[in-house]
This record gives sequence, structure tokens and C-alpha cells, in this order.
Amino acid sequence: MATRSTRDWILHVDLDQFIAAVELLRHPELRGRPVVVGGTGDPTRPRTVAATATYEARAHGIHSGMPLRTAYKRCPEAIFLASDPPAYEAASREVMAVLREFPVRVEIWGWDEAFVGATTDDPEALAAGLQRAVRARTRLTCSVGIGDNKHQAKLASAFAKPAGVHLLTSDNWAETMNHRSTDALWGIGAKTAGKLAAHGLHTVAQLAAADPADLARHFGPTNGPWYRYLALGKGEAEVVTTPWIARGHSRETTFEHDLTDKADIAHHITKLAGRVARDTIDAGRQATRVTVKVRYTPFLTRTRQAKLPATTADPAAITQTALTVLGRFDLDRPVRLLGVAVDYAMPDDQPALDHLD
DNA sequence: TCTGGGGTCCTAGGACCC
DNA sequence: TCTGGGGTCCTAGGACCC
Repeated sequence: MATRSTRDWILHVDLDQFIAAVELLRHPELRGRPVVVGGTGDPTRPRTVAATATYEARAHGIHSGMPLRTAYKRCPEAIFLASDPPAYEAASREVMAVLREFPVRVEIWGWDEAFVGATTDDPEALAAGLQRAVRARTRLTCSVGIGDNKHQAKLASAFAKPAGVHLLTSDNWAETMNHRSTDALWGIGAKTAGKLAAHGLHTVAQLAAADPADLARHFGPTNGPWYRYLALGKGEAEVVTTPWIARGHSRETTFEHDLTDKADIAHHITKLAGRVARDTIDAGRQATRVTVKVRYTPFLTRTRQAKLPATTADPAAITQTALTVLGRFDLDRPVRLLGVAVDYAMPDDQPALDHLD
């Protein structure tokens, strides 16, 4: 291969089967067996879904997002494990620490992913070095995508699975992506792909060639042109190493049995609001707005929100506002989920000043 | 397949104001 | 008197992602 000149690259590091891999490190005797992780690990419990499934479980048609009861029917001999977020959090921190020991910029993107910005003439060697270090220190394997921007690198890491390295740049973008369906792009899902197809735009190539003004008319002034931008293989190329500042925070619960008693519903909202308030205090943040979410049976979701009288983290104030907002819902039908969310005040939000002139 | 939990961002319509 | 245009804020919902 020809020698490359030194320049900036974006790498996307994606841990392979992260949750399952962490569980198999703790339960090595389960290696090679169908394992499903989710909820409390009780496959008879309704309204619980799989967080992940090993390749052996996938061979039985099980996949993440599938109700555990369905997974159990498909493969009764599968091992069902409870989800253990603190364990995944800890494993994730170890991986990210390994990445940060390299002379690169690291942007954490969830438990099992990170973007790495590097200036190098050999991105493949860097990718292999990252993989070796992560495996040596954590016994976890990862796939690495290499691109000119985050979008390309993100798609490339999927092509690299499992445990491989794949390069997707502006040079091979068209040949790799043009024939694919638009939902192959990062940010276009099933719904948008369906709407695009209804406009005659089925493939990435067709979307790339579409008229931006026409897209803006049909898909919104920001989204329409953005879809075309994605189809051209463009994307954000800046790796942000400063910690992410959360925009908000929420807690929600799906109940195994529907709630019908209004006092019971209010009690659960009080508990959820209290948790959100404690989380807000723990995060050292302040809330500006409270949103209450109600999901009725069978699956109709409604939200109502209100601005807090003043920016606060006070549990009593947040709970009171949540209960007031709850009062605006129809509670005469069975409820399967309740949630409470807050918007956080952002650090650059200026307090409102009274203008006196 | 009877559908989790936790996030982010965009859009559209209405209120309100000048 | 029946009637414009724009700007901003608020709200609810939707789409997408991990």
C-alpha cells in the first residue's frame, strides 16, 4: 500500500457485544451458550425486553429489544441474566482510560463507543494498537472504523465487526454506500426512509442527488438538507474532549400490572419526581422545567410539561410541579408507564434580568 | 415480538407582543 | 370596522440513537 501523508483521521471504537462480553467475563462457563441479558433476568416477567443476546442466542432468532417472554419461547434453554448497569459502567471506564493513554483525542459516546481523533500517517496501525491495548487490559474486543468524519467512521466500525478494522472515507464512500437503502445512514431510521422512498428516494445515491430546496420543503428546513448531506458522506469531524453537559434527566417505570388507582398513580409520580430531584442535586445541576409522561394501555403515550416557577433542585418544588402537571392528564384509563423528566439549566443560561430603562 | 430506559434534536401550532 | 407581518416563547409530539 502506498505511504500516506500525515493528516487528521477520525476513528470510531465500538466494543463488540459489550454487555454480553462483560457478562461472559464474569461467567466464563457460559461461553458458547445462548445468553440473554435484560431486566431482572426473569424470562417469565412481562413488559421486559432483552438488552442484548449472544451470537448463540441470536441463532435462535433472539435479538435485543425482544420481549424476554418471546425470547424464552424461542429458546427455553437459554441462560437469562439480570442487567447490571454499574458493572457495565465500570468496564466502560476502564476501556475509555486505555484509549486516553494514546496520543489521541477521545470523545466518549455512550458505554461502548468512542470517537478518537488522531493525526497520523497510519490510521490502521493506530486502530490495531488500540485494539491490542483494550484487549490486553480489559479482555474485551472492539471494532474500529476509520473515516474522514464521525459519520464515515461510525458506519465503518459496523463493517469492521467483529474485532476488525475498516476504512470508509470520501474516496470509497460512493462505491460502498451509493447502492444501499437510505436507512443505512446514521440518523435515518425506518420512518424517514419510508417517507424518502415515498418521494422516490430509495438509495443513498438518489438522496445525494436530490434537490436540497425540495428536501427542505418536505422534510423541514434543517432535516431535509441534512439528509442529503449524510448521503454525500459528510459529517461532523471535530472530536470534543470536554465532558458532555447533559440537557436534562429523566426516570420512568413500566409497571408489570396497569395502574388504575389515582392515589397510586400520584404516589408513583411522587417517588419518580423525588428520584429525579436527588439525581439533579447529585449532578450539581438545577431544573427549569418538569415533564410528566403517561403511557396508557395498550401503548398510547402522552406528555405534559410546565416550567418551574424558579430554577431549582428542590425536591419539594419539583414534586409539586410534577403533581400539578399530572392533574392535567386523563387518569380514567389504565396506565402502564409513568415518567418524570426535568430540563436542566445550562451553564451559559443567563438569569433573566429586569430591564429598567 | 404485545412492545425497557435514558437520552438528543427538530417541527409545528398557538399565544402573545409590537 | 375583521385586518398585516414578524418575532419569540411555550407546548406536544415525533424520530432517532445507544
